[in-house]
Amino acid sequence: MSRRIFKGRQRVDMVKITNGRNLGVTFSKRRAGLYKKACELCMLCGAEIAIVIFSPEGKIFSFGHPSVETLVERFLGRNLPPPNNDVHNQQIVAHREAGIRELNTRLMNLEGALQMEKNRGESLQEIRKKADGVWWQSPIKELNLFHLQHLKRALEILKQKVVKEAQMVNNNAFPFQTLGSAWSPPNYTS
Amino acid sequence: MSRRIFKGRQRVDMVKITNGRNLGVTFSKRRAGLYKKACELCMLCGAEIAIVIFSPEGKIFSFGHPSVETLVERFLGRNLPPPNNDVHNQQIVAHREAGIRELNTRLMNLEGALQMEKNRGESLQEIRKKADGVWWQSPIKELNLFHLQHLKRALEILKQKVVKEAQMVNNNAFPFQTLGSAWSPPNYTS
DNA sequence: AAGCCTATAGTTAGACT
DNA sequence: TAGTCTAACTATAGGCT
Repeated sequence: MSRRIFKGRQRVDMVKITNGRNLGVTFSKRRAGLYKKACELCMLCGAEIAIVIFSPEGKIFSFGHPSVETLVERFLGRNLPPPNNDVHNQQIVAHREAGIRELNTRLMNLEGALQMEKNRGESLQEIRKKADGVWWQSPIKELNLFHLQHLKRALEILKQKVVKEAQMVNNNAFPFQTLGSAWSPPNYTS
Repeated sequence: MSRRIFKGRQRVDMVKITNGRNLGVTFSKRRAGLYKKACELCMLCGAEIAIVIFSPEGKIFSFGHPSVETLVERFLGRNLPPPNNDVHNQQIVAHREAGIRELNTRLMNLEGALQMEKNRGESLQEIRKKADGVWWQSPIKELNLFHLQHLKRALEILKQKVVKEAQMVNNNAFPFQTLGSAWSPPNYTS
């Protein structure tokens, strides 16, 4: 029915958009793709990323490592992490003076990736018996980036198995903070 | 030298990461790709997206449509837009009660895409004489999604020409709010 | 509505400039 | 530092279930 407008498998015959179900599906698929890209950027480069998405239907979604709130607060220049407060403030002032917004740094290098792998491992605790390997139970904090890359790859391979298992154990096997729609029952988790 | 770890042109021989120049280049490239994906999601689905990235080197980057600040404020539940305040508050309460964070809606449908195209057009004002068409000078607010998609496509086609021209006229031809590194001269723009 | 499949377009690491 | 190129790989719309 609908044809794509963008370059994701773009066809020349892009015409009408059903604007209904297909657009919603596209939104979901592309949102997942965006999260994955952000995840990869975190893992690969040790970056910290927060994403907030407001859909036209009035739903809010977010992605965050370590968390949206943490990064947003840092972006807004509040609640700086204890270490390097001076450097942080300098950068914040600089960024604010640049006329846009505040800035911050952490020079954590691989801390993000480490924590990410750690979180992923922890979120899989309940189902790791399903996995036949124990490589990811090793002391993750002691691994370097090189090892983490192999770990990541192995985790990717395991991912498909894990996702389905996780759905029966934990409602959120994704190691990142991802918020779904708020139209879900308000008192569902609280 | 280095080999990739992820699936972006993944090779089996993924080994050492130089962790130096190559990782920085990868970060830049993938960050641009993430922005592009976010841009496409905005354009295609009328979503509003804010992205904040902290690099390990202590640089902050951001992407936002309409702006990071606007979306962050809304995400945090403050500074709600005038219309639909009641609905907004209801959603915010619901999302907060959901145990994670606040929520908001706008049901703006195509407002985002409209504004985006409008901004793009405005940001190109100084160089539109270079373009041989006038299609994008039409009253954008009156176009519907279908027309906007064609407009978008035409803009994409024009993009390559425009970017290089824009670099000589305006330092920011990107219609979205994108912040570079704060390590650029602090008093550069202010 | 969510998952799988597939053809195809888009993305990207490394090399080069 | 930044742009181009390209092989090889990923992302994804539509179709199906």
